[in-house]
Amino acid sequence: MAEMSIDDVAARAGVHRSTVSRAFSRPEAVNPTTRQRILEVAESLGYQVSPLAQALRRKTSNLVPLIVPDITNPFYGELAKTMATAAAEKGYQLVLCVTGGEVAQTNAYLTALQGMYAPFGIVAPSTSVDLDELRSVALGSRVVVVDRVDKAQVPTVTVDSAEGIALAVDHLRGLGHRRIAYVSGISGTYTSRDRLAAYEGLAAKLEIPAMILDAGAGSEAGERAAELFVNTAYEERPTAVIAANDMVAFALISSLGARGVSIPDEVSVMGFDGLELGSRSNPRLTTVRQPIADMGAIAIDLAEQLLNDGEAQHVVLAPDLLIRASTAEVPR
Amino acid sequence: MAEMSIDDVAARAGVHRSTVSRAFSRPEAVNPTTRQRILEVAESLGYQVSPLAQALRRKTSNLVPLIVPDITNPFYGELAKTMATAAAEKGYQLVLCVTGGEVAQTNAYLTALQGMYAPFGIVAPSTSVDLDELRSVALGSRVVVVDRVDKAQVPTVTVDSAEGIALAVDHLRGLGHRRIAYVSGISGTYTSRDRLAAYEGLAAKLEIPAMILDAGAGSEAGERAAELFVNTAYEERPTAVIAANDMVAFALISSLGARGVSIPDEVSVMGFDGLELGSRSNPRLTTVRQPIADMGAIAIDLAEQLLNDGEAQHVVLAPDLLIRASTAEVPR
DNA sequence: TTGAAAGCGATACCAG
DNA sequence: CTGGTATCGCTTTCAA
Repeated sequence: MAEMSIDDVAARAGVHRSTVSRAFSRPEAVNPTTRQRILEVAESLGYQVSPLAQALRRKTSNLVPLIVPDITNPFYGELAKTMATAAAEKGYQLVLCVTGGEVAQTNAYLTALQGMYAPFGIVAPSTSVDLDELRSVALGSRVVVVDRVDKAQVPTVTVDSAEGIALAVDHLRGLGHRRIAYVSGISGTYTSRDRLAAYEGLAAKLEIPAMILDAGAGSEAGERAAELFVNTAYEERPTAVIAANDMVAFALISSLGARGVSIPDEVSVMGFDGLELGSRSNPRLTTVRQPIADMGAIAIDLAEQLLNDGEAQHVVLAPDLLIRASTAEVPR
Repeated sequence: MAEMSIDDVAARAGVHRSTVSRAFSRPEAVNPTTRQRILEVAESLGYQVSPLAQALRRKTSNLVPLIVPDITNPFYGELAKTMATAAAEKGYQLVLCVTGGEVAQTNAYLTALQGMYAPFGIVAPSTSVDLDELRSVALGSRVVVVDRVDKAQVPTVTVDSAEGIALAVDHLRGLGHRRIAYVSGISGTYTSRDRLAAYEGLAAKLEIPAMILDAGAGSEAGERAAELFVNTAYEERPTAVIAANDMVAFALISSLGARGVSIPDEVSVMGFDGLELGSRSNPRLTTVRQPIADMGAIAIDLAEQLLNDGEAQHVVLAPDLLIRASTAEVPR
């Protein structure tokens, strides 16, 4: 099945290429009979329009870059999945770009895809990406940002951190907890910063002590927090801890477990994200769920709106609670 | 910064487009002085060759599709990550395609990327993909398969299941275990089939009873196996179980935990994959590690060899053991 | 070493 | 409604 071009179809159908072109891109502008014939010929020849040639001529393609720092993190995996679906429904092809958190990579991908006439891009920024710098690179002004606080002139979709933290704290207080600590993830991440601020604000408001077990990135955060926990006198230990995100919660539980601390008997642990994985952890993770699927679809919508109206909207979604097995009544 | 074309550079540098083209693609074929000037002009103009136009003309691009059933699964996430790196090092752009395990999707992606002149593709096939059918679609004959048994005429890179299972069983027997069960994952998956066969073969050889807690896909497998476990009389229960892959192991541990079974005190559990995540689980997962990073790099190499020599090589890699905390001496 | 010209596969505007 | 023509941005003989 050699590659068929538009001219092959045209010849076989006895019409001009431009007619074939129309038969595909503006069907109503061509005589039904002719169109029918063209379509049949195309079908029988196994013809497909060349997206490359099409993009070159139209100066716009259906390639949409999704830029994430680390696809190994299930959060981005879930995001990518829903995004791919949402994109496909609108005829876009998602191109996943993994940056390792490096700004240079982000920019490189953006310019590369600009060169491929990507109509817009979605970025789930890591710590270091500066939104304003983003705008300076090609395609940078046609980007929507996911999971990151707004402020900038770029459309964003995020989840309400304050609401999420409030949900978590309420749940915990309902179980009798009063000493509720917080473990931050990568401290430079905007969402974790945001969530941390929400926690501090709420603690102040409720007049409960803010206990922050801050730490480095990834599993280290959990490790260090666990260390701190066991080195704290019994009566001063928090009875519950909220992790900045599910992955940190997993790491924390793991480290706590390795030190013989049992969850939720000795301490309750909550996450934030609502990863599918939380239903397969030990114990199953109680967490604040972000509506990841909605985020994906909305991001695509926002992008299209940006193209049409030039409007940079900010959508902030409401999280909800996923109560599973990592939280329990405060031990007495 | 409007888009600059090759002609803009040519005009500004006072040469013909063809010379500019050469300056980039065959630098040695152009006068050093001229080249220097062209490069400077290009630089100052912010010119970049259009990959689209280039691909259209050359009939080959640098886009490489990686086709996975489910990017939510960290195994594919890790694969994608190493693959992206390996690809980038050779100047390719990885395009991640998520199929949800559907053959139609796989074929659709393959043809779409064929249309973009992808030089080859990498597929991590789900259950249902038929390698021979694969070859019939466009690009299908320039595909390398990862994590799937060979047989077919397609290059493959896999890990030695028998060796992996042997590693696991040895480890467990060394800890005194004799009743070692096996939990299969999605039973249609080739690797899990392969691993299951390896387990059965080894059990027969060692004359230990083969206890197969087979079950459905994903978390159900763990759930059902756990159910079966607790419904078995104490003295007949396996003292250790090997899961077809890490995700099944996590699910199993989770379900066992939910039923009050403690690991590794009451039963040892091993995984197979060596996911990073296993170091953050509770307890940390003892597992057979696949050299995922190598698999990525090798897959790209195999693809390039396939293009050059037309040779479809099969590489099978050796797994190793990652001893963490989910296995312990048999309780007595 | 460089320039000229043809063409990759499509689209879009202009006539008819 | 259909055909002709120019063009998107680049590569690649072929001559000079």
